[in-house]
Amino acid sequence: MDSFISSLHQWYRINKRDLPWRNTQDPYQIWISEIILQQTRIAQGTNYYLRFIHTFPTIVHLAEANEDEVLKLWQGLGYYSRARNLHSTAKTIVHSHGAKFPTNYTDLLKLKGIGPYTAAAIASMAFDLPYPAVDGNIYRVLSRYFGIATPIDSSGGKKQFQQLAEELIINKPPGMHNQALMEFGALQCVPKSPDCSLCPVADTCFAKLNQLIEQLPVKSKKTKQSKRYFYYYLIDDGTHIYINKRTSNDIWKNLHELPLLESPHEISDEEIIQKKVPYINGTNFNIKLVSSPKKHILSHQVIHSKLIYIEVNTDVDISKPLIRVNKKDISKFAVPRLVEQFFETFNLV
DNA sequence: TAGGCGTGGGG
DNA sequence: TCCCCAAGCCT
Repeated sequence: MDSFISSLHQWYRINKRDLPWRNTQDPYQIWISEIILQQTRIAQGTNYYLRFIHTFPTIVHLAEANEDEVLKLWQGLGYYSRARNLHSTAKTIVHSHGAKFPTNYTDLLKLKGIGPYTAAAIASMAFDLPYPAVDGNIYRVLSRYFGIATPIDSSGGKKQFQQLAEELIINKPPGMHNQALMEFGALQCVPKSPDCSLCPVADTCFAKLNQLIEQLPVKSKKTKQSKRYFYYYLIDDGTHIYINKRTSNDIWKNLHELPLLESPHEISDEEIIQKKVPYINGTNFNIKLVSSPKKHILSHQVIHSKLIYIEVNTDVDISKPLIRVNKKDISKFAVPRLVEQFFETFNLV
């Protein structure tokens, strides 16, 4: 077991990537990087990290920002509750902890958006505390090497891997150890078709010896996707369009979008044209076109959507909740990718 | 506790 | 095209 770990540490010294958040022990920067990298690839998250640190160099800068500003910076990354919790926690630390990051695992865990993995990552990398950061990489590496077939998304499985990881980190440099195991999972012990001929521990790996690489780790749950039908209205008076803020507990909370008609089923173009246009009072408008369908896929939903392009005069009668925006300012608002792609199609951004 | 919560890349 | 996945957390 000790040679397993020392082999991975040795592998890490040779193969580690030079990532921007690896040259710091600043808990703020480590925290930002860990939140961005939750369920997110390094290739996708790195530029967001650099922009985030540049825009908000310290936790005080972040705490003083508006949530809209934070969401705009987060636009395109997904899982937007991460951004909302990040901002909320920055305010908590600044206003209730004297702008000092908690320095122990238990207090880190109390913060919004920081769970067992992230608390361990910050505790180990910023404060040299021996908490194992058990993420998807670690589940994969340990399940394969030790031949553990307990589902990683069961409570029993989590407990089992957690306990094993706690034993493995004893008397190791915590931050380096955690990053070594994660990096090994990310680069060498990859989910699909790992090149075991390059693996330093292949000769003692249970999954390799028993040809179970593709079977491990075991996951029990499969998320089912539901279908939704979104019809967006681009109401254009020549200079302005209208947008709306999503505030309910649903996807894309607190992001902006175009006026939306959601239907439980698909609506034909003929029907759309005959329907009352939501938010517009009266009949003083012209439906110019209904776009081709666009399918937007989330982890748990498939959204079938179309855009209805509507020309109006500047004296159009619009109901209250909508925000009237000059077209040249539209990029100031955080919107989901689906809406941004409609904006691109219609040359608004 | 099981399901909700995004996006983009790769096989 | 489809499916799985990527440094999880919240409720």
